[in-house]
Amino acid sequence: MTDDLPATRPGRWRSGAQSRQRVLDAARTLFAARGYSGTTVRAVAANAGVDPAMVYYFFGTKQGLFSAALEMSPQVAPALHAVFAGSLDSMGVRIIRTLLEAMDASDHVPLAILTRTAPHHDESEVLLREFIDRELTDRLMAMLDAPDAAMRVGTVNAFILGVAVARYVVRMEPVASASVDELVARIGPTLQQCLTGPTA
Amino acid sequence: MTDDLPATRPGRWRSGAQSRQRVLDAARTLFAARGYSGTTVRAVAANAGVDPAMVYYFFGTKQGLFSAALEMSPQVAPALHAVFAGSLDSMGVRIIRTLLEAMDASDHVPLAILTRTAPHHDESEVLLREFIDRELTDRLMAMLDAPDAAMRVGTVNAFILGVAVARYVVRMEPVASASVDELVARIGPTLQQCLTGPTA
DNA sequence: GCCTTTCTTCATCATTCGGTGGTGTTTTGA
DNA sequence: TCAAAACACCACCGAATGATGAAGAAAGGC
Repeated sequence: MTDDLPATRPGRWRSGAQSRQRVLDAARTLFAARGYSGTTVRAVAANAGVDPAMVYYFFGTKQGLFSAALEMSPQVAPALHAVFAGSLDSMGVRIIRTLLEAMDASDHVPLAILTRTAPHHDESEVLLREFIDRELTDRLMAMLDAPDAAMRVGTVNAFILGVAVARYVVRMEPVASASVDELVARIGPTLQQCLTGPTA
Repeated sequence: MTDDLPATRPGRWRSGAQSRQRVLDAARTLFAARGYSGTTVRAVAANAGVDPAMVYYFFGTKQGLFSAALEMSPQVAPALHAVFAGSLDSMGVRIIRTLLEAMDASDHVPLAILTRTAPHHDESEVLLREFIDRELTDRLMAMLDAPDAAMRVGTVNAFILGVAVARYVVRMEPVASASVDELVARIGPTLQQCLTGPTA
């Protein structure tokens, strides 16, 4: 699956960090597709073209692999930073556009992982919540100074969460196949209204 | 967990359909909490105070149990029916209010189940999509006759999906702890705008 | 009473899982 | 050149899983 790359050499051997990366990629794909307990270390190793023991060599335990796979893809943070660069009254469209473009570009795996079953009872959900809080909510609330800022941002969070789940996880039409531009045109103003509109 | 009910008699024996129901309840709880592969038949049986073999006796396989547990709770359908009873311009608040009240009242298990990992690759997501389509989307679209009805309804779907996930699955504040009334006041008008507002 | 059906338990199988240890092979660098 | 580190494979363990089959105990019909 993540195979067929030359692996630096036809035959064997090489790198190390390369195998590690292959394992990580396979893990992200499988965790996203099958959840935590539905994903076996053996399957990850097989999809990475690697011995199962290597997974433990690199990540210690299955939980360690999961944590490593959960690390947000590097391009997310800078993209998010751009969201807050502009003015407040175009924040709505910028939020939804950044979200969609970032997730369309990447394999939008992190969210898919995060919305699925995690190790203990729902650690991933905690992680998701913390991520959204840390990266989005706090900064958004800082820009609003309305007394109901928390509720406004909460509504926005719920909305973009729904869009993300609808488009990437549940694949609910027509949101799943709509173009980024159309979704931005649709949802951006609504988000904006949630943020800065009159008390709904 | 689902124990301590007299089970018809202090000691043992009796019923049949009763055991079946206990198994179903335990299954719903566990599938919701731990996902499909994270839930073992043994754990379901234990929580139901029943021998593991009973589960197979009643439902054949783990997959059969899952399917049975997925049957929508009976109160959802009539509640949804009420949504479409009123006028179009108060549809937004009715949708969100019905959703919240229904899920607050029940154990809001179905959604939790449906957003989690399912047997094969993502059967539950298909089920969720089909359910929303069948129960909500089609009827909503029938009431709108705008050319962009599909997109409007899609946006509404994404929004309520996000609210449900935020409140019941991810438990993201402040949506998770807000009162129904506040959420309705917040989100209802926004939904309404998605439905019948000017072309956003 | 008895015999059938329904419900329940127990013992068990084959498989698979997460995880470990040992050993071999390649690479590094002194 | 050579030893230590890093990487890779294999065999294997104990535990848990999904599932089966046989047999026992209550309920119901006759």
